[in-house]
Amino acid sequence: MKYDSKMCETLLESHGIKPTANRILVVKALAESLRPMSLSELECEILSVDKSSVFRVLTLLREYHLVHVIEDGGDGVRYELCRSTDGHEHDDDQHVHFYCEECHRTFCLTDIPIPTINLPEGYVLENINYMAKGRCPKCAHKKENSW
Amino acid sequence: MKYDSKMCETLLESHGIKPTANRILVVKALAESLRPMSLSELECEILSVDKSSVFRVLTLLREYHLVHVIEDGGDGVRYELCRSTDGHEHDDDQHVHFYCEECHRTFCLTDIPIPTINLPEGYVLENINYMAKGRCPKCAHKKENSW
DNA sequence: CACAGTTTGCAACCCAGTTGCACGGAATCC
DNA sequence: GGATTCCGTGCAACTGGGTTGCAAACTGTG
Repeated sequence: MKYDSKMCETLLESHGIKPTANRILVVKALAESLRPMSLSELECEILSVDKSSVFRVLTLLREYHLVHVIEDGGDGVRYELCRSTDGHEHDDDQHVHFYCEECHRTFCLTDIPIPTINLPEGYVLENINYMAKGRCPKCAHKKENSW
Repeated sequence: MKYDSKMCETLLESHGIKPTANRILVVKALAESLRPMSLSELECEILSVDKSSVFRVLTLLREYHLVHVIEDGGDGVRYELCRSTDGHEHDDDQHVHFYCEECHRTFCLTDIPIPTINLPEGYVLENINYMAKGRCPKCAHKKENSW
């Protein structure tokens, strides 16, 4: 998918957010990334913007359900653009993620839906985090060869 | 399940760990807890032991596969006693966890196994973290009444 | 008892995430 | 158009969980 600044701008507006320069940059970075990004990854990606500003933009985007967070198994949380039908409270596009313990990247397995379970009586489900961990194709391959 | 100090001691020994006072306390706390505990929860539970000591005990227990960690969706990681057949590299007892966004506690749904998926070509699976989030029976009930 | 190795508590450190604050630019109101 | 308010931003400082360094206490072995 190709994203230019203009598209990010309208995306923001369609969610009722004023499209400032920083916000567009953050959305663009997220949109162009194939993988969910951590705060620090975003910081590195957009050096022109201060860490705290990136943080505040992300918080804002979360409030307006334009991004959601997932926990990579590693250190912190990662942010992912909601690609679902816009503006919904809950994201329909929940899918399985894969965390590579070698290169510490998180992949979206977009076409694998999260298998559901039957919760015991009384529990109210909000959302599910399904994180598979191991080695991504590239790292698994590398290892194989180095042995 | 009832756990006294003696049992914890033998549990440690059976894993090849010298059973010191602190270690027994930590294992006991974990064993008695119905839920996986965070480092800080353990700190509060065992006030007599220093934070860093708890931390070191936990690291040790992890090395010897007596406890494993899971990510609650919240702030950090939680520690859970491995109840699987002892000493295995990988825990057979992986089950679904439920994180209550109200009271921030993590529950083990011990009798719900993690549903498996078919990973795309090339990915090497190590383990899976299945975390359902929402409200636990108690909190869901509370909310219901307050409305 | 002396000695080497291990375990522990304390204090200091680290660092990602977060907040306070004051400047600067945009929107709003005479 | 110019004053005023509001909002977004960068900087610096703070926070708190996790981690490490170090020296004291403790263990056990000859």
